[in-house]
Amino acid sequence: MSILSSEIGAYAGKQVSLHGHVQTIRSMGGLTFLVIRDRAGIFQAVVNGGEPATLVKDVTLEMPVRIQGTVNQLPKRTDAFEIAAEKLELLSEHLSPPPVEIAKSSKMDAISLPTLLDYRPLTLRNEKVRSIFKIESVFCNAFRTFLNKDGFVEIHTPKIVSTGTEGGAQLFRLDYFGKPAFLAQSPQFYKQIMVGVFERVFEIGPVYRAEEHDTTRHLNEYVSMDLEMGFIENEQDLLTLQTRLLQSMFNSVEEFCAAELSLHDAKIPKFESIPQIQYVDAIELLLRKLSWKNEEAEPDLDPEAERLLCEYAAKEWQSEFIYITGYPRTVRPFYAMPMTDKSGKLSLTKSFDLLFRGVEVTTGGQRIHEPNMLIESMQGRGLNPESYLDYLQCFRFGMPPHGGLAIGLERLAKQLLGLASTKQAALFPRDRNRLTP
RNA sequence: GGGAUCGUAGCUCAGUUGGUUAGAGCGCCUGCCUGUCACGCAGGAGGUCGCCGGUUCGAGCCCGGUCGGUCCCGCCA
Repeated sequence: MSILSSEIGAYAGKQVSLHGHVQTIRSMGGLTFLVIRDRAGIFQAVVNGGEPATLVKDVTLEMPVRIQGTVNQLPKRTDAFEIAAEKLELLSEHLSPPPVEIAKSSKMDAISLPTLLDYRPLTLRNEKVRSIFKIESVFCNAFRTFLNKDGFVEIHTPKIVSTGTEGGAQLFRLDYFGKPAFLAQSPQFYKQIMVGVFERVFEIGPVYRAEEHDTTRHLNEYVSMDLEMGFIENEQDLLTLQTRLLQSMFNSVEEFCAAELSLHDAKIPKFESIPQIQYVDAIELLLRKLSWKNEEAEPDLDPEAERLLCEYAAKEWQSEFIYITGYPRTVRPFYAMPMTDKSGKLSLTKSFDLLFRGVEVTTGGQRIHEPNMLIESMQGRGLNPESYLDYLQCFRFGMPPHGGLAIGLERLAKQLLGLASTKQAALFPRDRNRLTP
């Protein structure tokens, strides 16, 4: 009978079989204790004589083993159980010892980021490192479940594309059977096209940015949680939706990842609504009240500004989130729906960013759905509509008022768990200097 | 692309004013240990001090170059 570590208490006095990786070996002469990790947790096995005692000398840390024996209560404790090994099976040949200690999370926390990533196949096994990805899995599940219930259809758009989306971000070039091609920096055009098909769509997938940034916030490949919906009134519909969506995602993590959260001393943010501030008001607030150091003639929000705004939101509104709305057209892509400023000029956009604990985690907004306005917007930026004909098709045949947003999964996890770097929240991060493992 | 900073054992680090054989903790190996859970005790292995050159009687340490990393900014999620 093969069972999991979590079930061991129900089998006191019975013969069972368990398997897992050896995480700790404590040898006491004739008596050896093994702490073994399976997919449900850990359990202790005690080897006391017999054939297992001979075999246990060849056990190394992280070796996969199968153990058969009797479940016993630990001496002096009624709440804990161990398995007395009667049969020990080494499921691997002799192994070399691991280069870093992975059983203790305190040791793992001390390891430098390059080492942590160089030995990723090993370090991912540490419970604290692993927990990051359990939480991301629950985030994705909750994102899916919430949107599915709300009438969204999950889609998968191509990652090999012929043209870029926004012009700004750099693209990775590919050789596609002799033709130039690129890795998609965003599913933007395709998810908009699919609004004409399903009205509401979402996608969780990788996006690629060939920018040579090297910071704790950036990855050159990251997971984007995208959604796009039709027949909206304005961008406020998206803000409301995302607020509910995030509540649902955080509630799920709280429900299913209590142990993982406590490893990181992380607290789930609680909120009923998320405060909003207009971009121009944010700039004014920063310059007048928040002692923001900025010498630009036309200041733009930088990471320092984002931190200051979040500190302000926490103090004034008791919110760990803040929506920045009404970004100028100059800092938004051509497809962002224009909006009038205080002087009546169409200089702003119905777009927004969401800041969470000092870092931008979401960008979104209403899009232009009228073909002529879209073409004018392209031309206003020196883009040639001829090279966007496939995208423009859907507008020529009719698109509803629509909009969407994209959440950066790794950044969301980083901010929730208080990780030092976004790279820790990617299984095998790709950055300026790293293409392996 | 701009700036700052760091390279010493498998990992994390110390290394005095330039001085003889470069250290610590953890890990690893050997031995002892029958209730450990950061097990304990005794012993041991492990280093081209990133690399190249220079100054010096003498360089881990000073100087120049080079390679690699980390962080910040720009840009973005």
